[in-house]
Amino acid sequence: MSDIPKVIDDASELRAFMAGVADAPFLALDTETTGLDPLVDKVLLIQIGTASRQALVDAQALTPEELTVLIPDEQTLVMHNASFDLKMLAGLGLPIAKLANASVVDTMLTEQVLRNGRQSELSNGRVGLNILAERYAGMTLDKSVRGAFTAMNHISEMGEAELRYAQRDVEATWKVFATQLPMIKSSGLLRTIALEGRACWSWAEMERRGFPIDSEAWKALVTSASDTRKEKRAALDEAFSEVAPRDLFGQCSINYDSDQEVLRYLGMLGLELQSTREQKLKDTGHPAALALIAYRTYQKIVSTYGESFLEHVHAQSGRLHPRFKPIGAKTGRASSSEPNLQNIPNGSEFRGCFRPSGDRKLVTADYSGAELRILAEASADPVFIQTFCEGGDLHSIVASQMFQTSVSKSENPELRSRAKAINFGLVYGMGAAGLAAQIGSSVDDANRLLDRYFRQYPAIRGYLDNSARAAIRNGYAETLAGRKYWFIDRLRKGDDEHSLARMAKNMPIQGTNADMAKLAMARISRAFANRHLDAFLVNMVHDELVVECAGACVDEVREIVVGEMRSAGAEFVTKVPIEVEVNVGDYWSH
DNA sequence: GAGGCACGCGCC
DNA sequence: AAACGGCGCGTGCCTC
Repeated sequence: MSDIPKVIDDASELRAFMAGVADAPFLALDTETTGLDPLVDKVLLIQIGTASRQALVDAQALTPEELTVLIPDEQTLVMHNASFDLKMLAGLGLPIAKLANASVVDTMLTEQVLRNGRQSELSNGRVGLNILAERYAGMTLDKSVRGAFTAMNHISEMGEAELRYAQRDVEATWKVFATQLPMIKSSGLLRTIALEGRACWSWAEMERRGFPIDSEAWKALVTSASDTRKEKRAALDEAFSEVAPRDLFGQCSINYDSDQEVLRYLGMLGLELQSTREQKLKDTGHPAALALIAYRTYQKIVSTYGESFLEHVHAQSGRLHPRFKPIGAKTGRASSSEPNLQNIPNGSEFRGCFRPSGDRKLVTADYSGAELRILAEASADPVFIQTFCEGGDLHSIVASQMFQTSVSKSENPELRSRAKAINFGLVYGMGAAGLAAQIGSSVDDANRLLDRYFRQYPAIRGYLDNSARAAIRNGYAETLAGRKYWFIDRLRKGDDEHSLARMAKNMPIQGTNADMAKLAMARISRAFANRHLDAFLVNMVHDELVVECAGACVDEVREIVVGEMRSAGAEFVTKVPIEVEVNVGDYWSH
């Protein structure tokens, strides 16, 4: 395309263009914005089209209603990093119901799914549009042009270079997907890629809407932790007093945050350790080691969850707008950053600081025992299946069968906790040494326990061993939805085979959990939009979804969330019921 | 002073 | 030495 397409600034012209491309199997869409923040930055240009025909649309010249024609009812929209464009379009005012129901495919996520784990031979795992355009379409995209947009207020400031850049972006996106399409079909990854596309709107909404936080309450917790840290540090100084160096004022000058230093001074106290991790410190039982553990608890709070955490509060919304990576982990799990909302301390007051204003509510729902239900499904173990179908307590049942005595949460709880440690550990591919550390037994005893466990549940052993063998044989592990994680590169690189076997056992379970949670998110967001509810997702923590809604619709919201989470789980797990625990409150809690 | 790595630890 | 899967972040510490 050598000619510069003219910019469309008229609704009828846009409708005419869309009619002209109505028979294309899919349309690529891209936006040029003044920045990355949908609450602050503006959409300058929206590009849409195919490999041969592209339109550049002045986003400011048309009303949101006029722009809705960009989202076709029948055609799939292909975007690179779709959640970004979707949140910017939502910020521009395009109707939520329209955006939520768009058929979306994301070329970036598609690339991640297609290559998951075998990236190293090409581009080192990078999935930028410029990389894919080069690889799949032989196109060179000059990303340096993009910087120019940040300084602009209006499309009229765009010169020929910028317009050409914008045009080539959408053309490249279309061509990239055209190349990916046959790979999707032949790889058996259609279901996974469709799932990722469906969830894009949910990620967009979570990032744009943000998670409500009571900053003052948070600060109070940090201040309190900071005071306690000071006390714990004084106790530490006391415990190290015989060996501590002193500064000019007689103050102890050990840096307790330096593992090197701590190990050195512990050695002077007669404790020769190789590591300062909590379990090792605890094992010594030494007062100095225990004092260090106490200090670390508060140091962690003040550093990771301290004042710097609140720097992420948005000046305009007063809320946290994290970045979600839909495929943050090779298993298929998502991740969150800036800030990470998936590692907020639980069982403390911190979660209580996340509260919406007014009479709005948070609906918190989590899959209960999802990974063990997935293990039951995948292994088809009869005892696991029967227990979950009858609503029994799996850990107690397993313990009573292993130890030939009656076990419940109140009867022989120590046997139940041993069974629980094994049940959960197996999901991680745990061995005897790990179990021994977990339950505080000898490795021999742990071995005997595992033997007994596997004799009782041969289907579990068979399934896990087969997962590991299949991964070595096929070069990949896969979830119940067919999401794959290739081990080729790691095998070639000479990674430890036992480590690979553990990953191969864990990935199908952890990944299936991620698959069902993502499907639930996608369905929940659409249900809210279609019923025009004042409700939206605000966080997801792997097997837990958090929704904010108006108090008036909280009952309907709860029903949708629970219903969609259950039915999404049932798409993958059919032999046992998938159960959801839900809590409604003024703040985030289980 | 920036960048990268290891460690330790918060979550599931 | 550890021996349990997946993340992101703060800190120390090293290199450039």
